[in-house]
Amino acid sequence: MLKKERFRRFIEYFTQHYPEPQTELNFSNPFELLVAVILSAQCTDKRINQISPALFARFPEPESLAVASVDEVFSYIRSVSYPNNKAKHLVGMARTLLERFGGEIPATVEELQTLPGVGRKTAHVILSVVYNEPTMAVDTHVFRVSHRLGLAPLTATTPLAVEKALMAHIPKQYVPKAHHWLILHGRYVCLARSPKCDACALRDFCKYYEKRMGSIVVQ
DNA sequence: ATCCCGAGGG
DNA sequence: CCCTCTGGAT
Repeated sequence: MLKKERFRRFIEYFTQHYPEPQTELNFSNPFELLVAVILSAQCTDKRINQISPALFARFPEPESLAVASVDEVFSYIRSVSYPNNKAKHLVGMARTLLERFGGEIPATVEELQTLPGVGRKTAHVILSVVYNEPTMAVDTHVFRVSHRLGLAPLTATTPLAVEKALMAHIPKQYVPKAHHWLILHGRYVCLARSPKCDACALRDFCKYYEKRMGSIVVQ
């Protein structure tokens, strides 16, 4: 199947079944989203949502977080992955927000990436979710699912390469949605370890499924 | 044992 | 490019 047709099928299916996909991280303003996304590295959204209410209540804006001790922030996030690093990142992020951006969440990749704990992926999530900009954040799900569905070439071995491959073929108005579609598909159907191919509506053009079937020995 | 919406540093 | 960080669920 041609690459163009793969993208058409992908967009068609999810437009029909998930017309308005959203992040599963709980938040009520851009600052809370930024905190939640920084915490979400190598951790499930479900876990972030379990600890975020107390965290947001104690640190509702950059001002309180910027003057907090790393130890206290750590105490709120100790159950997520890499709590030491993330506690330092959160305090540093809040201080940088106040010192350089007047406490407002910046709206460019370059400015967002100057914030401690914010890399290309997190920056693009903020731009996509907060500002609805056509940017593709490539996380572990987007990377894996894109390759399995043949939306990214085998030569795209880095997140940036996958990002460019997706951006080259997805119409701008679908980019923010496509980001969520790829994540939802990766989280609930196209699982990393044991993907639920039986429940996948896209398996007829999935390279992973094709290879998987081909490797089964008929007895 | 493997994975979860990675980032920073060497 | 590599490595480290490093908790909880399955």
